Amino acid sequence: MTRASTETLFPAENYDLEKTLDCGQAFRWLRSGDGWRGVVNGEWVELRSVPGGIAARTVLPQRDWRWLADYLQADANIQNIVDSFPRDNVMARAVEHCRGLRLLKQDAWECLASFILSSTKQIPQIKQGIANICTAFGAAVPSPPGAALAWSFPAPAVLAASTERALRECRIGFRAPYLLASARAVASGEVSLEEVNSMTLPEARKHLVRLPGVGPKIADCVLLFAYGFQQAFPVDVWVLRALRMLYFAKKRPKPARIRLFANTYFGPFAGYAQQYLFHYVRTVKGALPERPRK
DNA sequence: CACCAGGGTACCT
DNA sequence: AGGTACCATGGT
Repeated sequence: MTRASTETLFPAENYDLEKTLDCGQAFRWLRSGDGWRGVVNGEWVELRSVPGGIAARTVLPQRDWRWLADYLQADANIQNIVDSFPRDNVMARAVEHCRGLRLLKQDAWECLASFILSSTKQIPQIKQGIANICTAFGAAVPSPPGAALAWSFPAPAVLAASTERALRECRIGFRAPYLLASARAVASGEVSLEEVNSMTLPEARKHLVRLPGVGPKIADCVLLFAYGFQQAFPVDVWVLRALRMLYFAKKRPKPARIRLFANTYFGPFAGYAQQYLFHYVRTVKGALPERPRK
């Protein structure tokens, strides 16, 4: 029986904390010195990469760290995953560039709401909108003396009780009515986020797409980043560009053709491959041969 | 000023 | 079914 503590170590090999926290799957982590600070499960958390794994610190003493271990996915066998990728030179370069990048297992509602706010916005602006939402509607979370104030991500019922006007003051634009309507659908139980856990991937997609402001792309983001569906394959503008330029010789495949290709070509961890491809083409200059129009 | 950003929806053919 | 304007906002 271990005693409650505010610090622990998650053993891991080949875990790149910076790439993992800042590759566009989560939006709430802030760099602080050589570590990262954020809020997970309604608790202030600081993470630091150390020899042998990830060191974590909280404010409240923890007896059970499983909630954070689950989030970090430090136990995932990254080597097996990378070995399952197709062996073409594009994926080889992506794997080289993304070494140590893990997919997190995030809270479903926070992930869903975050990606509702993501449409046609750049990642820094997505982060800003989410920060505004948390400051305006979240609950204060205990943080260490001297550290910046921290807020939880507001629960569905909290946002459901808000108004479109108040949400628009968070500078989220036309996404405000989507966020409000989805919060109400989830809070009322009309669309259960819990039931997704016992669904197949096609069932889960149909289920989430019922929510206003949630289409195929956002549904697959949530299924990949929060529910652990490793074959979910979000296709955004970057991934579409990459697939077209790198695998379709600049042709214009239809969305259904893309999905079929993704699931047959990239294998059982297609979603992981997608994130490697996304981070690679987005951060490496010259990864894509040219800057295509439309 | 035009164009773009981890899209979705309504409304056309 | 497949195309397209539009939806706010901030940055080049």
